[in-house]
Amino acid sequence: MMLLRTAERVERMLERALEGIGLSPAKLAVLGGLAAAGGRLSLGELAQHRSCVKSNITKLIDRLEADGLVARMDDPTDRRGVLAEITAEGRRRQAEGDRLIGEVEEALTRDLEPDDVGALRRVLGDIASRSG
Amino acid sequence: MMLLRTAERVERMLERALEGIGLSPAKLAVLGGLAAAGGRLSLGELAQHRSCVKSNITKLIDRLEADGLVARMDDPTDRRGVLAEITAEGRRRQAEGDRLIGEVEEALTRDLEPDDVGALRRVLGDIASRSG
DNA sequence: GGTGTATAGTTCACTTGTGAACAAAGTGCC
DNA sequence: GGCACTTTGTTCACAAGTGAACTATACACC
Repeated sequence: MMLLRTAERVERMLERALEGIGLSPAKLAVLGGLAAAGGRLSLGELAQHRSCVKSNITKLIDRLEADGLVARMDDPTDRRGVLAEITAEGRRRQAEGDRLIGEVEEALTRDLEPDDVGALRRVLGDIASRSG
Repeated sequence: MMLLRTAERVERMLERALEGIGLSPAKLAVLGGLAAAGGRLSLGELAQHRSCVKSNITKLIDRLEADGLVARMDDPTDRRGVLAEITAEGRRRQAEGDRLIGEVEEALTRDLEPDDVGALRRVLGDIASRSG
């Protein structure tokens, strides 16, 4: 399936684009989730947001914490829970990462026929609905 | 990018489909490459075929060899080289895997508008050419 | 023929992902 | 209150990928 090869290539482009600011697509997505949620989320909510498994979030947050971009804090309402809070530096990097991603997307979709873009969206949505 | 999410979902479907016969998409792709090449390829050629790094192929072949689906053999024309040769069981599994993948693709593209499929191919090709 | 450089695989350290097993804490029910 | 069940996050072992460092061989040229 050609879809998968194209997606791989796009993924690599995003990795290259983010390389300069020390972020990966995975890290940026977590920061984006936190920023969108107003600054903090539980690790479980992050796992849902990224639709991945909890152990993956544990290690991503480990690395983001080591980078100084998020901080773990106790959930005051549930002693089992752990909240991830984005730091000021995290917010800066997230904004910068989003800007870089936007540039890549813009470069990729520039000059595409609007009809084709519509068809692409429709077909992708269709496939996605079928793969659930 | 919606493309990436859709590709992830399709990838998961393929993993599920292959789970029953003990193959992963990566392993199947290697077996497919070997079968298409008539049975054997050097590890370097396999890395090119999968457009991945050599160390990745080293480990994939390790696992496939442990599974009894390929065998390493010396390259008679180059003492540095190592050839991977598909076994009889490897061929059987590869054929079965291809059949399963075909079923999934068929289910996903069934009832798609031919125009949309054409647009999809065109747009993906376009994006791919731009991401090189 | 020796020297220098390129190429083939392997190994190592790392990221991102999965799934299973586990401890600690919450929740329901009698 | 105490018991069973669920949920939360961590840890572990694994797959698949990257990139860098290394060994052994091949090749080219003087």
